[in-house]
Amino acid sequence: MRLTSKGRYAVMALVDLARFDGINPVSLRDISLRQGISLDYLEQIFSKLRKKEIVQSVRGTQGGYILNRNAKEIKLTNIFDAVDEKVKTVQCKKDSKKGCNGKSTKCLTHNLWDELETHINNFFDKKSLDDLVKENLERRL
Amino acid sequence: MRLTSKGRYAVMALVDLARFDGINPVSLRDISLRQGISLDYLEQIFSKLRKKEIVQSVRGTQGGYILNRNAKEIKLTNIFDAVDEKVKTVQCKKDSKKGCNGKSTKCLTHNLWDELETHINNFFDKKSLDDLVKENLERRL
DNA sequence: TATAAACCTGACCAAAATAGTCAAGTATCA
DNA sequence: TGATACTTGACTATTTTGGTCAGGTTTATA
Ligand code: FES
Ligand code: FES
Repeated sequence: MRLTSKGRYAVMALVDLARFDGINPVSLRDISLRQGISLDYLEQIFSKLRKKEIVQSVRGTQGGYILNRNAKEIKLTNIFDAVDEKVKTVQCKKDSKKGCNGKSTKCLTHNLWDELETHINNFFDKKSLDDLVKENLERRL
Repeated sequence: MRLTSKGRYAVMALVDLARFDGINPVSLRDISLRQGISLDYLEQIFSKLRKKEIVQSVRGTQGGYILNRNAKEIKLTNIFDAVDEKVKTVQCKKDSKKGCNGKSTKCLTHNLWDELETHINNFFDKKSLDDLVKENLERRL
């Protein structure tokens, strides 16, 4: 089980951005430089974040991105969802009644993976962007 | 974040095997047929499980595999470890002091991913093969 | 003792996912 | 009228995944 860079970068970039929340728009170029993420790749990521209304864009010189909602209301779940970083543990289609082996019953481990998925999602549901910014400030003291 | 088939199959096969624990060796061919997993692939997986002393092989006709330890003592962690299904959330090398961005400090989200990794591993540490077999029996009642 | 069942090993390979790059824009501020 | 920065879509190299294939060796049993 591994986390992909896309998800990791999305959160990283948003934490960076959130630190300037309410002060001024943050350009992707700045995030790119500070966090060491390719600018082109960031653009792809932010395109998705904008479509899911997590950020708002400000065009032109001195433009950039700002949060579209309160940092407290942006959960990791929302971010991951926006960039298609899905938690997928089962093999079968969830709504289907068929198992991953093609048989008519779910496989021996289906329930286990389902529990695991819930377990992981719990973590993402709890953490907000605001939490992350605060934890980060504490560390720097 | 997705679980790979290797890990999924390993657990699936072991649950199947564990149901016959103490009765007789279980051949990979049987597991293959019952669980719908390619025989050749199962052989790769069991080769690893044997090397990590999770199962024991019995060669020859009527042979197969048997558990090498009590099902209660085999945790998901051990299984995943054996087949190299690693939980990897951080990008950087864990022991290194450098961050994933090449800088000398850990990135903004390092701690978060570390927490996540612990969170997931907790799940794997708790579940034993015996738990899985029992849960499965209950479901069938 | 022949034969078939079953384990064992390593090489090989195709498809999918990942992690980007590249090119060609458009909008806006100073 | 630049320069800055967002916008979009296509394209691609690399890695990971999920296997297959070919050739063994071992051992019970008929
Ligand atoms: S994972 Fe759902 S049936 Fe196997
Ligand atoms: S994940 Fe460890 S420093 Fe970024």
